[in-house]
Amino acid sequence: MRNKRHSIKDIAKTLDVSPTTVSFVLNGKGKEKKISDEVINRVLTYTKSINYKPNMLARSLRTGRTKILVFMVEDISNHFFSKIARTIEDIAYEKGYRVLFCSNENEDKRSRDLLNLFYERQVDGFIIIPSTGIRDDIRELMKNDIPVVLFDRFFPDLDTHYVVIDNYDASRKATRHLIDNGYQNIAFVTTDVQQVQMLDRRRGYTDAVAQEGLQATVLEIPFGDTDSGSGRELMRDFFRNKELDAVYFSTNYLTRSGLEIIKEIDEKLIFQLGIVTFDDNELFRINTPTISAVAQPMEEIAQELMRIMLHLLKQKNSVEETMQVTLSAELIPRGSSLAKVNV
Amino acid sequence: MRNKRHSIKDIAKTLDVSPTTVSFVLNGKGKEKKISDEVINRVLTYTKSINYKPNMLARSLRTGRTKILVFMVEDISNHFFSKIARTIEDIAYEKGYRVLFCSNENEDKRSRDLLNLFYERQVDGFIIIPSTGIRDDIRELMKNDIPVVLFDRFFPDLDTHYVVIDNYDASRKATRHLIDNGYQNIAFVTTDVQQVQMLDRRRGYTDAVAQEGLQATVLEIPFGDTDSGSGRELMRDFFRNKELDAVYFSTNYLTRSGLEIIKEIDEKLIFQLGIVTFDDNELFRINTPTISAVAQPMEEIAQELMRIMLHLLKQKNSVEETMQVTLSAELIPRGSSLAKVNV
DNA sequence: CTTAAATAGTAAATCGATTTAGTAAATAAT
DNA sequence: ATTATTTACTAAATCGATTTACTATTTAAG
Repeated sequence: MRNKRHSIKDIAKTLDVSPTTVSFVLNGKGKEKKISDEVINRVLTYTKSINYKPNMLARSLRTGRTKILVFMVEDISNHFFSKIARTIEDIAYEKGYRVLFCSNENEDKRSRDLLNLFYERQVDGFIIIPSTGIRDDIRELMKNDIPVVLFDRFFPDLDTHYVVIDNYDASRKATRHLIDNGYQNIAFVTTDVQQVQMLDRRRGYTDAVAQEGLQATVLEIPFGDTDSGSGRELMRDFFRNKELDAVYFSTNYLTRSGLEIIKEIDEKLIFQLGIVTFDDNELFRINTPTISAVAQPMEEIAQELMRIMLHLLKQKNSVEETMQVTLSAELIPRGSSLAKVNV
Repeated sequence: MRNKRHSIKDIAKTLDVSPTTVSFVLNGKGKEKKISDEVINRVLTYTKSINYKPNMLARSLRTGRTKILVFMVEDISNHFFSKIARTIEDIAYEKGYRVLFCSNENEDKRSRDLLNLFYERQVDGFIIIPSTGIRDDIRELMKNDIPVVLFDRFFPDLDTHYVVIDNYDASRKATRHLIDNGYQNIAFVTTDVQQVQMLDRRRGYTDAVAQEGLQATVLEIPFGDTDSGSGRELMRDFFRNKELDAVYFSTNYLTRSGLEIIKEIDEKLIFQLGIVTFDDNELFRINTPTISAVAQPMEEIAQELMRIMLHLLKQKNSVEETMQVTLSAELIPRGSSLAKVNV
């Protein structure tokens, strides 16, 4: 009745060979270790017949490698993150690594819990979008020689490997695009989170408008309030009361609710405003009107992340230079932000 | 420079006590095992000072328990699933279990890969929405005495623990609701996936209309095509060409695209049709008009799942009866499906 | 015919914790 | 003064794999 998990020792006993032999065969080292074809076959046939699955805990304990990577983002259901996740998973899979995904929901406690959980379980590496307060936890990981690569943002005062995009430049181009198309009163809607990537986007915007002598109008939505009442109220008031002819959203979830609100205020308003958003999304391509977007090179980001990670996984404990990559994002102009229509 | 992970042996050596002692103290068994307060303190202070984190692989290998549960659904970004995930995580956390989430995207291969990955790593239990073809893999797990609880759907010919809702009854009530409000040409939009829960919903619908002598009109969208072109085309044609006064969607992602398409066809159409959807969602509460929905008792589902899981985790290898729970879902009537307005 | 090399394996240590079955010394009971 | 008990620990086995360092036998070389 009982159906215990099989171990190499059990297998060795039934086949009347040593555990060593079984291990060699199962690891494909049979030939190399001069095990006879007959024994190789017996082991292979038997283990297949009982559907033997090795105990990875034991293997990892011995080898020191779990062949597991962790990919931690703010919210795995966000299109931008899940797209990157997919590419990473594919690359990792080919190299024999599995990837576990998790969301920290931009909470430090959750981030810390997750880092701990996986650190204790000896995962081989972390690819992380860090929440603001976990700088020290990241440093701790690095001190313990665990490969860590950050992306989307980083800590200016911590020397880490990372992959980011040039947010300042992209933001500047996006703003310029609106200006070049005749918009004069361009608002910037962003979150109140003080993270490099957001600050850079903001600077890109303010510098671009300042250069043309235009006024900067910034609306900060408290993080997490985007979909709830208070954030929506803020936006509603903002769009109603300010004299705007264009809006530039700093991130895709703000755009999502922003568009809804603009439509609510006045069905026609959305056709009159110049609109640009950070982070592209199918939604913006099929929306009426289509929305211009700053598209991050997701494929490339994923590839760079894995390039660095695999490199780190290879050379255990070498204290070499940190690898910091800045990619550039592309503006995809679409209907909403093209030449201003004067009403 | 090197910063090796600390082991209990290292700690024992530095403190000049035995590994046994360190282990006892760290597991809070110091008092019970008559370790002196002085030693207890030394161990605790030192381990804290070096920020010691136990190697869970080693612990799990020894104890046979990883204290990890796996929660596998179709798509973790779906609101219905992620809500349940959250509740499960909270209950599990309190009992000392961590939960890993993953999406199988309703693909058998992916399901299998994930089950294998976690089985090999000795997780303690699985809570699963199974994709169609993994019946045998589930059975394999059960044969190996791994606690498995299914939900949302199950295999009629496999005796498993599960928690589902009474889809037939809920679907019947939803259809009756439309009928009672004067709708006569009620369409049912569903997927082509042949799974119990979907078939039950369908039967609930067909039985309800049949009872009133009304005609059943069913549209099947190929799974996965919901958001892509072909699925949308199907729906568009359907809504355009059929003489309908009401639509009942069998699942929330169908509703999502369905609503978009209805709006696309004619802005007013959405106010004229009676609409009911399976699976509630904030979206339906704030949509204009608000949409009636069959709401599954998510909190209760999560609690039942964990009640069963914790029960299974407690009594290792007892071959008792399977626990099968059927909860009932509630219809939340909202604007869209109330008394038919004759135009 | 002897020695070297190749073949076909195996014994035992190891990874880092837990846990059972001890032991030596101090204290209490008789 | 002797035995029993309690205190305060520790040695060693164990979980299931991997891996290093052997050994015994057969074949090949000189």
